[in-house]
Amino acid sequence: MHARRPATLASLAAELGVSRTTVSNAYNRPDQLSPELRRRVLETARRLGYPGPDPVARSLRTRKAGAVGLLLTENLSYAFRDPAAIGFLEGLALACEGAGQGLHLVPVNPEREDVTAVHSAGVDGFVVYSVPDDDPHLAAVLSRPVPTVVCDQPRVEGVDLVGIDDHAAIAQLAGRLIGLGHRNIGVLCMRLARDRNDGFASIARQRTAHFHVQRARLSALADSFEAAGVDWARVPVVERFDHTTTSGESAAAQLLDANPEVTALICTSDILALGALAEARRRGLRVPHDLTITGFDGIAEAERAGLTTIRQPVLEKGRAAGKLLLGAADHSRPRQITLDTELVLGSTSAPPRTTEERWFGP
Amino acid sequence: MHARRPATLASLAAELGVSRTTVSNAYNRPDQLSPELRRRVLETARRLGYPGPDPVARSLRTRKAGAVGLLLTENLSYAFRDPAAIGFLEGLALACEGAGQGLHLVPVNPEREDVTAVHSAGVDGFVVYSVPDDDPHLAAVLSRPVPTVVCDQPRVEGVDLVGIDDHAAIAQLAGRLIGLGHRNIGVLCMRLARDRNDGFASIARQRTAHFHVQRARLSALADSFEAAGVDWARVPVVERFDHTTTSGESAAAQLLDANPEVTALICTSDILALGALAEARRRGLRVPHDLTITGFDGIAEAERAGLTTIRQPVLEKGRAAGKLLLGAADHSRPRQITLDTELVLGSTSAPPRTTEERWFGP
DNA sequence: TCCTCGTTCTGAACCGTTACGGTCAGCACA
DNA sequence: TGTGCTGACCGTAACGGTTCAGAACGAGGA
Repeated sequence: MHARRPATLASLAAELGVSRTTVSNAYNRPDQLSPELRRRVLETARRLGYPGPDPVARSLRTRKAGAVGLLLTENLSYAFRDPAAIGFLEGLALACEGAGQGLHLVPVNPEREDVTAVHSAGVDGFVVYSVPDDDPHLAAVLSRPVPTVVCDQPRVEGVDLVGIDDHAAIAQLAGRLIGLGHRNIGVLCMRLARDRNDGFASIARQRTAHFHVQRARLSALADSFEAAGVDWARVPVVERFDHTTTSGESAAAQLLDANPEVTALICTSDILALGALAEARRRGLRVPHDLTITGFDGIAEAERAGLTTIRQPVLEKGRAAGKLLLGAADHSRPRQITLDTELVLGSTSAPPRTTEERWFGP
Repeated sequence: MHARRPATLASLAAELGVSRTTVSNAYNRPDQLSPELRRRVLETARRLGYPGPDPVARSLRTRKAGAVGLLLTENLSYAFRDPAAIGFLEGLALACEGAGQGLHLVPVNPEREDVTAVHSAGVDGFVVYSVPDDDPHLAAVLSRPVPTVVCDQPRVEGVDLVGIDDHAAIAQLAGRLIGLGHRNIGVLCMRLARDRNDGFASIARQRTAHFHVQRARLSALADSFEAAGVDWARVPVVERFDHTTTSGESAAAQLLDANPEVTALICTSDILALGALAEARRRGLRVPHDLTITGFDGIAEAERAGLTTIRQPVLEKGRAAGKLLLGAADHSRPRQITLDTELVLGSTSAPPRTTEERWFGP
């Protein structure tokens, strides 16, 4: 059926004895030619197996690709593994399908510097989801002459941003724990930079973290607990490069081994917190009686586990990012959208046991 | 920084006083020009804010887009809502990132006939995930001169396919239920055609279903139960257009209202089965004592719920589809991959209560 | 000295389409 | 009979690259 060399608009025009413009119009502007001729064009197209104008050639000419690019920190497949990312993507997909735009997931490897995938994505704009501020892929995106919206991080001068108030959100959580009486805390956080550092994170590393979100959460915790009389320099912070429950387990184990006195484990994501819960269970620690554990994100699994956490509107973030990018609004000055978060009081937080209880039982 | 009119390869060449070929080579074939000149080219590019060759123009010339298109039955955002679809996508994403290919999600609306999104996707090939055999989008995909792989359904002459043996898989499950003694069964199934029919599905509708997978599962059930002496014409089959747990609940309610005598509810997906479980719970029916419920897919939620189901390797399906499309293998003759399934015996299946038990308690 | 060869760069064709500014016939109207 | 308008179609010039066959030139070998 298919000719050896696939039919083109030009070959169709030649076959019909009309100009290419006319064939093009048959597809794109039916009112520009007589119904009869249009019928003949489409009919001949079918006969020759011409599938309609080539999308790439059209994109070149019209300067529209009909798709939005998505860049994320992780391997492409990670997008389908992390519930928070999935929620974000669903929201973004909603915005895209509403505008008839495709969603082009850019295949990047966070441990490589190769940015060709960014350069070869035929898209009309980019959404960048939670990448480090020194990510070369981000730089590649920004160098392209298309609009860009960043979600969560980093904050870049002159670039639209959708996010939450990380500082305020986690300060609220910290306030709660302080109110309960916790002073011996430990923190489990996600990667702070592009280099892998699975272990304790020094204050210097915390302060210079290339992930703005993690930096903000840590500094908010530091502020809150310092204000409550805690010496932040003595608060153990364990970092994990991979964002999985397994990481949460090993991080919790590492922290509890080194600091058995902690009464509360604050995790900067629900995934890590779920891992910590598993580790606590393995150690025979009763949560929250022996140990308080908190998360961040508000994913469904966390809710099922009764985790005390901060719920953030992940789907709404995706939708907002999409709308910002695709909306008719003016791109002249950078816009910033901050969505609301909510403290979810689950069953994994309680006042700390007293020292006596720790030694002699409740 | 950006010039009013963005720099192009030609403007860069003019600025440097070299040919466009040379600039092109600076990016694509570094060995074709002196290191010194190449340095100057890249340096000037940076100065002029030239982001490198335009991906669309390059695609036009090289006839490669560097992306794989994905077409699915549902709204784009559905891909992130159904766990089975998510698993499939993760597998597909793994294959894509392995080959450095992007993943272009095509925005379609299953209730509309508009196929322009398919025609305007700049991709090197398509993966089609579980669509009806008369889907106009599928026709549009097949008309395009790019390789295509179908996952699950439909089977199209001459097109690569990745799937499972639906007939054998569900026959195994049916055999199990028959062995347990079930003869009064009911079936909850997903949509059988593109038109919405939320209610009982006649035999005619079952036989002419446009979704091969559902058709195969129903016919396998019919064969198995007919062989066990059950008159399939009397077996209630309830269909739902939307694939959600809510649909499962209402479908179960509708079926149990009309046929309170059924002892087993066979669902063609875990999602529907989870809904049925919820409905059974609401009615005070004990599962499996009062009612056996089975699913299909083997998603994580089902495992947690202890559902008796058929586990199919969703991630592997995605990966296989991607490999088939991207692999160097010859596309000369159609290939077919059938993956293994496994019967998972959960805690939602048991022998039926006797009639006496039904009336007088256990 | 002449020929060959490799390196470095160029010119022109081509990828398939759409935007833009026409042309031209036919018709109504004064 | 000339004028202006409209509907239907066309020609050309991009769009921004890549590719391929050579040209120009200096170096090395016989």
